[in-house]
Amino acid sequence: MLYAKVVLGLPIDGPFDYTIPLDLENKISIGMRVWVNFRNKKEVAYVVGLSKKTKIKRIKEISAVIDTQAVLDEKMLSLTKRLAEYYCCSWGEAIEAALPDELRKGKIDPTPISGTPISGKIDLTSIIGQELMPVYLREIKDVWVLKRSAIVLFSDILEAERARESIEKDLGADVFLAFRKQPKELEVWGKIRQAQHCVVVGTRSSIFSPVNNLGLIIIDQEQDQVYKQEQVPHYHAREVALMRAEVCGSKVVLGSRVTSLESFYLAQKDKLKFEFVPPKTEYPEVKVIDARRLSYAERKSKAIFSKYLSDAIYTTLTEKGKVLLFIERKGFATSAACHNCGMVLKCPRCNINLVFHFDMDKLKCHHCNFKMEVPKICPSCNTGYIKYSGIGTEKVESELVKIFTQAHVTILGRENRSHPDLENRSVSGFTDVFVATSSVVKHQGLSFDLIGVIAIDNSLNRADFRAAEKTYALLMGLVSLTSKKLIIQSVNANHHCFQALIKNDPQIFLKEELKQRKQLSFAPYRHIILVKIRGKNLEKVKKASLDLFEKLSGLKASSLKMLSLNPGQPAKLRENFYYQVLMTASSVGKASHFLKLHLKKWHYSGIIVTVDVDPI
DNA sequence: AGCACGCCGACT
DNA sequence: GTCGGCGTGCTC
Repeated sequence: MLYAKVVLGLPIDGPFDYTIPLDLENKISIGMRVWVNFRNKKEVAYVVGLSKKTKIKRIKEISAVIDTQAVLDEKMLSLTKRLAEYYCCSWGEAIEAALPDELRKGKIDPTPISGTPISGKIDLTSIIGQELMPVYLREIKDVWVLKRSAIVLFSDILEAERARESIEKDLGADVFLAFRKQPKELEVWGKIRQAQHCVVVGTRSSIFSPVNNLGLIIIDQEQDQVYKQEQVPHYHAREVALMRAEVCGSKVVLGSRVTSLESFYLAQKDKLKFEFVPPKTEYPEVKVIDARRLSYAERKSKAIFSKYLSDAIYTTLTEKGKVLLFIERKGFATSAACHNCGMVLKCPRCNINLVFHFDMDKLKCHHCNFKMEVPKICPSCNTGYIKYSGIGTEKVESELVKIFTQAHVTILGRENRSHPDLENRSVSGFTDVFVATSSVVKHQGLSFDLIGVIAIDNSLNRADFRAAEKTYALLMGLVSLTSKKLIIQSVNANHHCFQALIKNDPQIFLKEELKQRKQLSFAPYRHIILVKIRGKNLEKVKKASLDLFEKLSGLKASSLKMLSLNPGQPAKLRENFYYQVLMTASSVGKASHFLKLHLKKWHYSGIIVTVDVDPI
């Protein structure tokens, strides 16, 4: 009798044994999907092993085989297993992260496979610069002539589409565009698998593309947060790329304007080498205005723009130049509060401040998209009216038209990425002042004569140890949009992130930041692990979190250090309350194993516990 | 995760 | 007496 060991896409580990009916014995092999009856439900399961014996007494039989050929080869199985061990999820969950939607639901894979493996050695390079595409093309060509495949990841679909065009033109061959939930996801998946070697361009999940003979993985703007998955399993495409490169023996190229601290750290340990691409355009003059040293008149007027900035805007406008004003918040105001009792309007589901949006005359939650009408009178004290404070893009716009009455102002968002005035820069456009959030950095080929950064301090002062790194990356993105002048208003004018920017020397930032991380024992020196506890009942969540924290703290685990128990951020999201246990680990492998082992012993009704390794 | 089994409080 | 609350444990 032959038994199959299978795993399922559920948060339970397994593997589970099933008997293989005689008539299926020569039709089942490792890496195939089968239908099983699990807990009286028909489920898709993945065969990860075959055995001649089993210890299970009340064993069930495999209901049917789905595939005629394995959907997961040996390398994919080993990659997903490593992913599960690292990110503290079940093997089945890791497998499902790597497969198209339809295959997870049991749809039959329409294409046969081919491919003979070739392998090479791992090689990790980080390329720093503004114009990275020529380097990517060179690298892709290098592996293409060796008849090996390349996976090229971009931070979003638009970027990937653009890149596909240039790679196809350069290579003279078809390039696949792959991303989750596209209409022909499965069809593309099948074609990729059929090709002896090919180039795949895509977003985060494309790191799992079933290419044969993988020779190269490129990750563009590797410091971008989008490469971290927000749902379980919380994998990071860069980390998976390194795992996959090790399994397949391929080269990894990380591209960015600024390296991530993780990559900089690897370079210091000689595990990564840098390559610099000289910029084509000139580096702009960077001026930081110390907001604490503004004149009395400037402070009293509570103006959004310092005199220095508004003078610069004025000059640029008279010279018919284009101005970009950057502000990290969308909408009109950051908070809406009662004039009388001071009560701040918050999202009933997420408990964070609601933001007033002028265009639709409504209050909106930036977390869950909840919208509501502005109450005429305060719902709390029934007397006061609602006033707005804080600034957002729309507030900046309204201030602008007040001061520069003749200027044409446009707010740039994700929605109007291809604004006519932006597309046709050679023709003198209509808009002279653009107001935008961080999404401008995603626009391509933009150029401004002046960029003003209005309120960067919130970004710098967030309760997040990566705040400085994220802010610096953002500002470097803005720098690439002008060759003339960048003005920053801040109360932290001496911050190393600004010093590096003024002197055009990223090392100033990276070295200081790395030093601070070392002092604090944060990433990349130690791994951060976040255990998130969520539930609908706040008291239960609190109680369970405290119990969990105490139990984990009481246990001895080498390499694991408990740091704190905090309300989640946000503390409430979509009707759920969050708490989180923060810890650091020197070895993720050991820590994940330890957590997996212990977390399943403790469960609380109405409470869901998830683990996020290396949170962003 | 999801579901069944099981042990204590309010009710026809 | 029993209906149903949710706490606990298992899924091959």
